[in-house]
Amino acid sequence: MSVMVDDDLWSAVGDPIRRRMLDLLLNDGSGTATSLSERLPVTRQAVAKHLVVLDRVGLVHATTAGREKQFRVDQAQLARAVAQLAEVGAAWDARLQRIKRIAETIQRRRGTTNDSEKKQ
Amino acid sequence: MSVMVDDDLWSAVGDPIRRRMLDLLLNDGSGTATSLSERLPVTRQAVAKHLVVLDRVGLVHATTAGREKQFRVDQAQLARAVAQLAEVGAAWDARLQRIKRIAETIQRRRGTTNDSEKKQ
DNA sequence: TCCCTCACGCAACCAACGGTTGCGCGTTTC
DNA sequence: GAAACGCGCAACCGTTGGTTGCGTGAGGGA
Repeated sequence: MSVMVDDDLWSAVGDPIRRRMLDLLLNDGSGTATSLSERLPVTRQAVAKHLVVLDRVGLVHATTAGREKQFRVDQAQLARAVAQLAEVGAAWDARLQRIKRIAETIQRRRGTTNDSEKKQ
Repeated sequence: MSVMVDDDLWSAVGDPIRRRMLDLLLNDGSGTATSLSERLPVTRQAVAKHLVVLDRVGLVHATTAGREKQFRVDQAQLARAVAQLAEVGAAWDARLQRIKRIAETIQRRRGTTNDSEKKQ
């Protein structure tokens, strides 16, 4: 019960801005704090802070070239994060289905023809 | 691209304490702020605040009985949240696999026998 | 070469959030 | 009726996501 989750990794992808950043980086292959901030509703500095967070949990890596600092996604680590999402989702899903089955069984045992709880 | 997500709903299940609360409520069927706080590493007041958040996004509903306030999970809404987790996970997963396939194709086209990037 | 621009990092500041303690109020219960 | 219980409200604190402002080092023309 209660799937084990790396809270740092989870909370890293928990932020909507960070998810959009990962989206952009995956689409473009790489990007800088400045280039990302141009396509996001926050300032460069805010983006830079998020990049620090993502870098700290290993979801992105940076390579400095001259005055630019290019970031790109670490696919392996993102795969791990995705796996955790799937894990939690699957655990809850299974439990919900179990509860639903039990509820239906009870209804059936009562011989009820009440159809007020068909789908969700 | 960039799966649509209800940010309020997502951030509601984003908090680790709130996930554990949902776990407990699902297991027990229902619970009060006090009963939950006894099994969590935070105070009753903190739990109460989280319950407000969960209630606001419709993940739980409360029924007051005397001096007690029983909370229980709204399965339908939780199912929606789970679906969103799955959606985001699937979107990223597909994108990662696409990137991986492209990378492998390039390697193959080069006739490379370099096995330094087999599995992650 | 010199200067201007660009990308970045650092610092200060602010609002929101998660958490705590303390207190008051209504409901049970003995 | 009084004690005990469950809850809500308010004040306070640290962290986090966001902003503005400024300094600095790398590039790219005149």
